[in-house]
Amino acid sequence: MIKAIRGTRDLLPPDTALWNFVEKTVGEVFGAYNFQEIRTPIFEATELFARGVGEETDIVSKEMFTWEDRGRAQSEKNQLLTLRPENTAGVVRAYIEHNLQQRGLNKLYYIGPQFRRERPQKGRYRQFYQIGAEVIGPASSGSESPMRDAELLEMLATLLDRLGVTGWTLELNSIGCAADRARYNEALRQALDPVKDKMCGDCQRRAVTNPLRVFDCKVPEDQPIIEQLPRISEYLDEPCRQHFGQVKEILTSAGVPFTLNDRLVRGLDYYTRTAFEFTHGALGAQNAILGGGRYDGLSESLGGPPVPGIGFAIGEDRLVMSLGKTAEEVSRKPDVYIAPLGAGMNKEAIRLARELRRHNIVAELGDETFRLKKSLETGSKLGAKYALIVGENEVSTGVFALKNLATGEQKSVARNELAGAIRASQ
RNA sequence: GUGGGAGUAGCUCAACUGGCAGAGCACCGGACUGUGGCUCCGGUUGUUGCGGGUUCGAUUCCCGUCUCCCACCCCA
Repeated sequence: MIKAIRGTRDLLPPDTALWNFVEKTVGEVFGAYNFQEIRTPIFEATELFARGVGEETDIVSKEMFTWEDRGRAQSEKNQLLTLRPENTAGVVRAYIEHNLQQRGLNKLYYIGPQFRRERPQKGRYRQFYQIGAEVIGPASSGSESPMRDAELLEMLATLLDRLGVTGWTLELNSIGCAADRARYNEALRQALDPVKDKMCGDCQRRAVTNPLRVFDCKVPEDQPIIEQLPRISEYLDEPCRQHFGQVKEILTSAGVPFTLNDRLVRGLDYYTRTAFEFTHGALGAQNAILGGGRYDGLSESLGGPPVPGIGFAIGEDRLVMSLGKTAEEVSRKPDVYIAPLGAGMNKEAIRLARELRRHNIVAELGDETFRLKKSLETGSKLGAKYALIVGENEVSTGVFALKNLATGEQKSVARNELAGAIRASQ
């Protein structure tokens, strides 16, 4: 048997109803903040991610699905292509390519699959889905304003509430601009140098390669040492400090609760200033529902104009897991099960189904070879509200038997009143 | 990439130290020709993840492999 390959999975009904519920709500909520959808290709030039996400990140250095194109044209020959591991680089590439800066401030969102070659576990798949949004534009359009950071975070809080996700936590930090991080990295290295020998193996490696990651360490023995390390908040320059201060102020006045976490660092190279994560307890070790932050230098590093931006990505698989609702609650059941009774009734039944469906009634259609008993049973199992009996008596008189499958009550309804009778109960 | 656990019917799970693969639920048919949910009877439940090995005999023991789950790394 051919099976879905490692780290990929089929989403089947009724679960797909949950995904549709999430995506529909996302469209409504983001739409209210004047975000518009963008769709970028599923694969891009490998170079885009190497330059955008960062050559040294785990994503680029060991998790990408990359292959060499076999095109014969000179322009395609030996071109390295990669299934997108995230979508921000693609959005910024499209922004640059189509000169979207001419449109002022862009507020874009996307929903789609991403690919990373990691070992699968709870909340982690090789093909996974992200819902993301980006606010990007020239500084004169207000893209750099702390208002954008706060608005984005407030929108996320609203979305989670609308979806019925309870018990989330917003963790907030500022990781400063590039110069701040360079000074901070240096300070961390110096602070770690005398103590790193007492730390775990991972930390000893991080202390040299990427000191910021030391803060991810979960080894209990290392925590007292980590507590003593200098904090990024002490290394922010004045503009960054003020920017972060305003983000916090606006957020507070908007009534969005948050927790400061100066150990929160983002893993992709392009992040600057505001960094955040929404976490949820029901997710196991992969407890981040979504993460994001500012990326004021990303466009330039991809050869584009200097356009500040901020964005986030939601792990849709994880979001669906943390949903309080069940698939049953968000599924639409048939309003009516149409039961043709006896030879020749199929033709009548499909005409009735067509009329009712045009009234936005969900109708399931039986078959004339079914006995009435089987039809009623089938309708019940499907969760239909009514059974509509289509027999010779009904067709000849134009008055149909409409049975409420929950109560057993049955009444006679004229053909032109059927839609009204069925919809009355919706 | 590393470590641990698990794979038996559509689902949840049994099967002593190696001895005829089972139960519940679900599904299909009948009792019951135009009125369901209850009851009774009957039926399929199946390459025991896959491939090898040991054995008279393997779901069971051994080796390999695949997948899933949990954790690490890292991220959403």
